[in-house]
Amino acid sequence: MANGAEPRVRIADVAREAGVSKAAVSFAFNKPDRLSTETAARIQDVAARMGYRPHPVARMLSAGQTTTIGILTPQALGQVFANPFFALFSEGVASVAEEHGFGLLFISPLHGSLARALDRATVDGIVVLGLAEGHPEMDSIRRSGLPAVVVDAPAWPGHSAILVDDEGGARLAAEHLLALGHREIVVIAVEPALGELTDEGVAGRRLRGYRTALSAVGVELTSDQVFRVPATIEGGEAAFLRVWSAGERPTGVLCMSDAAAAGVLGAARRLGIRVPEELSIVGFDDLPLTRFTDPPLTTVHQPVRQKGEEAATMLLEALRRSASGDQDRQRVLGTRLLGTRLVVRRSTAAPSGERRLEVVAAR
Amino acid sequence: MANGAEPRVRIADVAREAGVSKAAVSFAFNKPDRLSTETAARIQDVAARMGYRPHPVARMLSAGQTTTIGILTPQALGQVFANPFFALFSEGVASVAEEHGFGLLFISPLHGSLARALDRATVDGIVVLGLAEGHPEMDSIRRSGLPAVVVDAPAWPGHSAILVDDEGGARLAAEHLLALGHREIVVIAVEPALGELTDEGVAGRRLRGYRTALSAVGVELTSDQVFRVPATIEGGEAAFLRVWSAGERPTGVLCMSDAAAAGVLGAARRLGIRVPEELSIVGFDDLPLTRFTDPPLTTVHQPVRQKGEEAATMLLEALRRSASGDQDRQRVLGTRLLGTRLVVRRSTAAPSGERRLEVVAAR
DNA sequence: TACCTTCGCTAAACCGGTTTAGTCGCCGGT
DNA sequence: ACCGGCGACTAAACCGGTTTAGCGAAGGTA
Repeated sequence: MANGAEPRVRIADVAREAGVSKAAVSFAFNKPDRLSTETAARIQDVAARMGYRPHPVARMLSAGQTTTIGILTPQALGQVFANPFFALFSEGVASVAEEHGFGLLFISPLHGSLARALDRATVDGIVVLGLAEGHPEMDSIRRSGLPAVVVDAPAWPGHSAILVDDEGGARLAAEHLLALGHREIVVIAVEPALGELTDEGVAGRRLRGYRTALSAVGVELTSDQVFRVPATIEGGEAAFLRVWSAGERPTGVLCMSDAAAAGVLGAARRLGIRVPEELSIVGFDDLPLTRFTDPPLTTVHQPVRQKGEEAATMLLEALRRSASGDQDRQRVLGTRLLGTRLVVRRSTAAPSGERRLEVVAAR
Repeated sequence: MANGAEPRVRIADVAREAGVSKAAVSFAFNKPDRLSTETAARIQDVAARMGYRPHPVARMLSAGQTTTIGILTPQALGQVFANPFFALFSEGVASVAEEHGFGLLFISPLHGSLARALDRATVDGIVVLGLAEGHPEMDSIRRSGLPAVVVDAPAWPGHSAILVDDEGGARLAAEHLLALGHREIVVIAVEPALGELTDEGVAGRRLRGYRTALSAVGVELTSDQVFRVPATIEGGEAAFLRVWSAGERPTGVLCMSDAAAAGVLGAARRLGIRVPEELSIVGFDDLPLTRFTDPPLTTVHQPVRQKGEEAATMLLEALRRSASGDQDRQRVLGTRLLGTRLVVRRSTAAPSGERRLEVVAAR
């Protein structure tokens, strides 16, 4: 821990010590050309000697901006960091923020309330991750009046958004399993922030994609074939153990996140189930880790890091525009839609002959 | 993007509208008992109707605290998030911060300068990750006067620290390979923030552990057997390809991070090298992903999340103490040392007979 | 009736900077 | 000798809240 005692050196202290006004000290730091060279140098000397650092909060207040953007998540950070997807997304946001000299603040519900967290958040704008229209906390965000870019949710009125083709990607995943001959399929869904799976959230869109593909060949997904867990390795592991102990004996698993898929892989191993011979697993996201799992995961690729980068870029662009007094309603709003594609690796295969027979016999 | 136009509602606006003083409005929010019930209610109504939210920066300024802690990293966030270690560590810090109602700000070099980033950082204290004494930016931190807890580096004078037994863990890793019969070994080192590998940083301590174990059986590590790369999957992959093309034909690889180890695994696969039959790989950290690699990684366990939790706890405790005016030098400083242990999975085995002969013949 | 409290509220100081609008002295020009 | 202009610096307002000191009216007490 640091010096508990000696109070902070303020600009007035420096001014007094150097025998000048507060304004002069401020100029010495920010606009040295408004002072004579000698005076500026002397003030800087004195300041350095006294260990003066302008108080960042005070500076923010008069500057009227924080030079910081926020990443807002509807879940607790303790959970959210457990999903490698989030790290990758943050990586994208962070790299752009950094490049433009912006800090990065993580905003998550404080004691369960996003509104409360937002009230404390000293940011110029926020990247909102996965909060669909209709989320009860959405209003807090709009009311905050902060510029925001919405990611993984349809654009809110007045805000820009970045979306990927979740439904299409999910459809590809399901069609892949179907083409291999799978008919007994369960879905490991990521936990939506709140509300029903039928909502406009990520999980809802992906589920729709799965369903579309499945019903096209007459396979209907009942609600006890859809398991909702946090998008983490542990979540996926627990989910598949639950699947198994519930008596389900699927030949294929559609996971809405790679982290969950990795967990399913682990659970299968613990249960002595061989992948892909006895069980096929498809993930979602195409995180770097998928190339190193045993076996490497078949998954749906989406440009996660790029999503973060584009979100940050759009947000900063908006800040720049609003700072330059460009108030006209001509704002470039809109939705940026990014594509998804299936990446086939080795976690999927045709169901074994035996299981295939079982399936046929059951019909 | 949001409302570009209408200016923010300030406390004075609410006061005027409600026909009271600014103080009354402030009380209505913070100390309603100092107002009559009706007045408080009326003010709150007016404020709600006008969409008033106290300006967080102004509040910080007069409160004299930010209710935010920072995580400081010597590398760019764009890099640092690529290491799953960091996500796990952040998870620990975040969960404790959240629980205590604190926000989390990431502080990384701005345009190459940590000092500059620190000057902008509105935090009450910081968790410093992996900055060893002697780092040129260390002074900026001390000069900032902010309470700090140092993680993965020896305690700085006046600050607390959290360390794990890196050297011991590394020794275990090396001894494991030696016991299996390996003698041709390369090291994939994590890039230290700056400075030499011989420093007091994480990489330095682990290298010392490797060396101690190796020289005990007469194996010396030359500098061209130590490869320094970022602690990421890509880093490890690139490193091992470099090893190979440099003509090195090790039977064992000691990696200072699991992420790098996963990368080596990938590189080996690309090169058609079987693990562990032809190549043994040991990681470091024991991240969740190690259980799902192909094959599962032998690695050195360290309590990463716990490190984050303890760092945050120590920091908050210090803040609490200094806030309560507990200025005496009796502060509980010190270093918390956490243990490491080897976790043997399936990425290590005795070198193949052929290679063993080669080694013997070469002597 | 005079005096003391208590209640409800306000004016003004304060947090620590930045910025605007001057002030002052000096120099050069005429 | 007078004026204009410029360079160097300062006083004061301002950012938007919180907090302290204190005021006036209502109510209670002697």
